[in-house]
Amino acid sequence: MIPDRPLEVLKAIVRDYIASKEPVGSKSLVERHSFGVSAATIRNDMAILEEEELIVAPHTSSGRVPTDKGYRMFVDQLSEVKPLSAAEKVAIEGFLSKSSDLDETLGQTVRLLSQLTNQVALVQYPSLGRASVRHIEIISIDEKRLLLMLITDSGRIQQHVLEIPSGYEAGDVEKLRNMLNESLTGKALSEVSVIAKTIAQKATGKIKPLAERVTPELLALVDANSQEKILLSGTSNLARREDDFPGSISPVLEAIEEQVVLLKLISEMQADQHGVSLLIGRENSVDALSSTSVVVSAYENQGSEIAKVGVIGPTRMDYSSNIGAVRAVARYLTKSLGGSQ
Amino acid sequence: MIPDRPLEVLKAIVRDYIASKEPVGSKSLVERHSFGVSAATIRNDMAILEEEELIVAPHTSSGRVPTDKGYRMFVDQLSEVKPLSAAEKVAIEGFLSKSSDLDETLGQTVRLLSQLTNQVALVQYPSLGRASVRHIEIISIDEKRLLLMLITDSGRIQQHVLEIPSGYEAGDVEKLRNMLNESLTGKALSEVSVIAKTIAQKATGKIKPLAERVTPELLALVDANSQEKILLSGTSNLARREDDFPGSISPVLEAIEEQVVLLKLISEMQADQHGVSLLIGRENSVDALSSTSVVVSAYENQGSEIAKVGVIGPTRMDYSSNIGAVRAVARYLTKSLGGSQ
DNA sequence: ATTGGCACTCAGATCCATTGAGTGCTAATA
DNA sequence: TATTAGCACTCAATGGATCTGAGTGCCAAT
Repeated sequence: MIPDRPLEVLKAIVRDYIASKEPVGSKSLVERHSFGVSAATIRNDMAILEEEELIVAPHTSSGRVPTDKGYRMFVDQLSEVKPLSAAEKVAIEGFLSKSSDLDETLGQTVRLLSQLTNQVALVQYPSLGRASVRHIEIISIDEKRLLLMLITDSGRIQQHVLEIPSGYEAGDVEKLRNMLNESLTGKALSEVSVIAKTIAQKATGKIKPLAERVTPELLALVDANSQEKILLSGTSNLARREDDFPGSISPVLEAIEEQVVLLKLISEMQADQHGVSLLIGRENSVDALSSTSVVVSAYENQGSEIAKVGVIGPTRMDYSSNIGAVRAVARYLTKSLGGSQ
Repeated sequence: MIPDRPLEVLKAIVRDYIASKEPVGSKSLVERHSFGVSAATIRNDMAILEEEELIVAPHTSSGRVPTDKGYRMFVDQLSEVKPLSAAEKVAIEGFLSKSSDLDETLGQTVRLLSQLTNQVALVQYPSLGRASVRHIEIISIDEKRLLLMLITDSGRIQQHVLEIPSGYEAGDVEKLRNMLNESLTGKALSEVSVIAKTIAQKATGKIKPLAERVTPELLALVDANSQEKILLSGTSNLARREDDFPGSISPVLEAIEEQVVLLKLISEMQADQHGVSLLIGRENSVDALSSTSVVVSAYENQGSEIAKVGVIGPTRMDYSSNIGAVRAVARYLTKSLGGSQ
């Protein structure tokens, strides 16, 4: 639909604009790239691009700036993303090779990604839709308090301290634990709710009130677990890009701190040909984020749980290298968490 | 040293400047406050204050602005801090009354405080200097992985997943757990290092290599535990105060994200007469934070562990209400964590 | 289809005059 | 001695007015 050279011109405009932050004009374009044609010709091409709303002129006679649609076309044309430098690869390997639990790994990942891209990085905790119970542990902390733990087969650990009436002994607690484990181990989280209730009913004697105290907390754990969560890092990177945002950055920061909104946003995103999915500018529905782009990729935990990891930054970002970094980190993360090998 | 009325003038200047963000002049002062003297007299007083470097004029003929020293005198003179509104008290009670574990409580606290003050709130995890081991738990997650947990008598829970060679059975693990608990329960964290080594030596047969694998990880847990940590909330509140910062806020945000620096800063602060301690502007040694003030108060966990909670914001902040909020939150936190009853 | 040429546009820089809040100083006053 | 009124002075901020130059759109020529 759009001829060849104009497309090249668009790419050049995007690249130059990303690099310089200045609207780019026909003259500087022919100077910096060898199109083999004159500025006037480029101007004709730019007229086409403007017609298609891929670029706009901030004011009547000034260089052009890519629109969201222009960026979109640019990234869709992107045949290959910038590969990571050797140093970056080393950094990733170094960071993620250590085996540790999910919390630590995700924490490290998000910090790594924000350093790699100089953007705000985010990682979503895996959803527990398909996870099942591996083990339930109850530990007496002291006379009046129990530590209740839920470990899923995906290695996720959730814990909660609850208070109980005193008067129970270690044996009682152990009995309850065994009951819970016998009925619940291996069961999907979604089944826990139903089963746990029958346990509370089956329990007898001294154990019954204890079971009635503990099972609701267990359900709360499951619930808290399926409640999605996001980890953020590198907020100051956004502030550094301050003047890529009209007015003030503060609404942008607020929107990003608003987990619910972010979660909704990224969970609706589907991977494209690069295994990466992105929303550019107003393509996302959050008003405060209308001048940001979101780049995410999916990663796997234990081959079953899927969640997203990515970055968010000004629309005027280096898509190529950010896509590369996000994709790489998602892959390493999957590997490190024992996704599909 | 400084006469009475000039002092009152200083207070008025600070208050007006905080409210208006405009340098305040002699005329507007007599208008807004009833000093019973003329503007000229106020000017004389202001000359004294300027002499003492409590206020400065941004440019030759303009109103005056408090210096760090001026703010300092102001807060030192502060006889009573603004009490919280009833609504705020309700909010605090509501947030903190729920019994839950340390992580949750601190997370809620820091969010609460940032909402209360509209500043960036921070809370330091309690240091484990005097804490001791309440319980050590080892749970088999699967054939090759153990979950190692350390619970301190202050209710703090630390966990780590580690990989082991396969071939161990539940009984082996349990044996090791009992060994560890027998020798370590009740011991101070600082002693763990020495004792754990002897355990690894005493272990025999099949258990020995297991013990040798686990004890270093246990030490790492103790270590990670004593490594201090800070929770932040409400970063966007800082961005909203954007133009209270010369140049850009981004270095400020960066400095705040730098946990180590922040930790050093707040751990050096000692409580003053209000039970609250504050650093104003350049009183703190971090360059990027030269136009911010830090307000912290200490709280207690289990009557023994002491850590800090507070806010950080522009020097031009409402000290009175921030001090009030920080103090109140610290008290409620202590109460909720079962500090000194 | 491409190009050189040219008139035109307009944001941004520069300069200048004006304004007004605020000052410091002095001389008068209580 | 402390206070005050009066006054000349300062200077950031404001608001034109003007200038400049990068960049455009269009047209006639190739």
